Amino acid sequence: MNPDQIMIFRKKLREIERAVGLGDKNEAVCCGVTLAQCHALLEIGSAGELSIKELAALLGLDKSTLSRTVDSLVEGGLAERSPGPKDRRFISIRLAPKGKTVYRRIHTTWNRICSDMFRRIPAKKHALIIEAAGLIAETLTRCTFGFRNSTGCRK
Amino acid sequence: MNPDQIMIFRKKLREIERAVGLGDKNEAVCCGVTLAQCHALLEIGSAGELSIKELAALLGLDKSTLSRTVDSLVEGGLAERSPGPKDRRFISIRLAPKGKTVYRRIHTTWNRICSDMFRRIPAKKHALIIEAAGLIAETLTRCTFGFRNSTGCRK
DNA sequence: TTACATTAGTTGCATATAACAACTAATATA
DNA sequence: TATATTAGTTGTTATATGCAACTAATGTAA
Repeated sequence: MNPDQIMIFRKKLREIERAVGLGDKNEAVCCGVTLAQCHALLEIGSAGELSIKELAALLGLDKSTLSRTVDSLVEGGLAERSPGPKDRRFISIRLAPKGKTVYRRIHTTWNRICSDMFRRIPAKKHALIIEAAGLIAETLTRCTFGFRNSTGCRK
Repeated sequence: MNPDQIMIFRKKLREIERAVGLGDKNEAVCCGVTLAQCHALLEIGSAGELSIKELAALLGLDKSTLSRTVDSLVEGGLAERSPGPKDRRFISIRLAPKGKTVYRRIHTTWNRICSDMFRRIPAKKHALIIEAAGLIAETLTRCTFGFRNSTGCRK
């Protein structure tokens, strides 16, 4: 692959990252939650029910960070903690009704943004975009996955 | 566009965001700079020379935040401040030699990551990916751009 | 069964990130 | 010249995050 094309691709990647970040930030602000809360809320809603450890792993953050983020969600009435029924070390986290409302709202808005996006692009290109997004997501994740849970540094 | 396909696309988008974030974070840690410093450093290196205001606009952050980030880059010997030659209100920021080294290293690593990515994907798909990345970046940016410099809320 | 190891979660502490408001210095304009 | 505007800095505050030390619960081995 031509180095120039790689540079162009990376530039596009950064633009996508920026655009997604802007959308996330906006949704978080609009729903009265912070970005960290928003990301945790989406993962909890998607999983239905999970532990702090699982949540931390999904987001690639420390369990202490998530412990506190969940604190704030619970205080805000968005999530609920309940002791694990079998193993009492585990705590089961799920969305409270208010959290589910915010969860749905974030998805609705993001669906609207993406629908807008597809409407601006000729229909014949849609399949191409879906396929490319899948290829990029899957392959890029594998190419950076080694960094997960480590700095990836070869010191 | 089919709602199911939009959900799939959004999932891919989040995976891409996560992968890019992981790569950024790793690069920053490896080069001994923080994420905020890393982003500022890339913009300064790319522009060659710019002001605090321009830098803040490029990153979508407050000028006070960038004033402090540049402080830390200067303290670390990565960037240099020089008074604007014509208008002394403007301060010209550019990379110091050490900053250029880090800048090149970050680009080299990201180019390697993306090369790896393309190597894992059949050559006949490469053009498709470049085209789709361009379409997504350009169109998605327009669909979220309204949020820039505002919460985008209709309260 | 008891002692030790492991695991999940919480808390203390340090640092990074970021916005807003108030301020200073320089420049532009009426 | 007096006032307004602009770029940048600093004070203050809030959020975000990781590491280390800790507690409580569970598993394991002597």
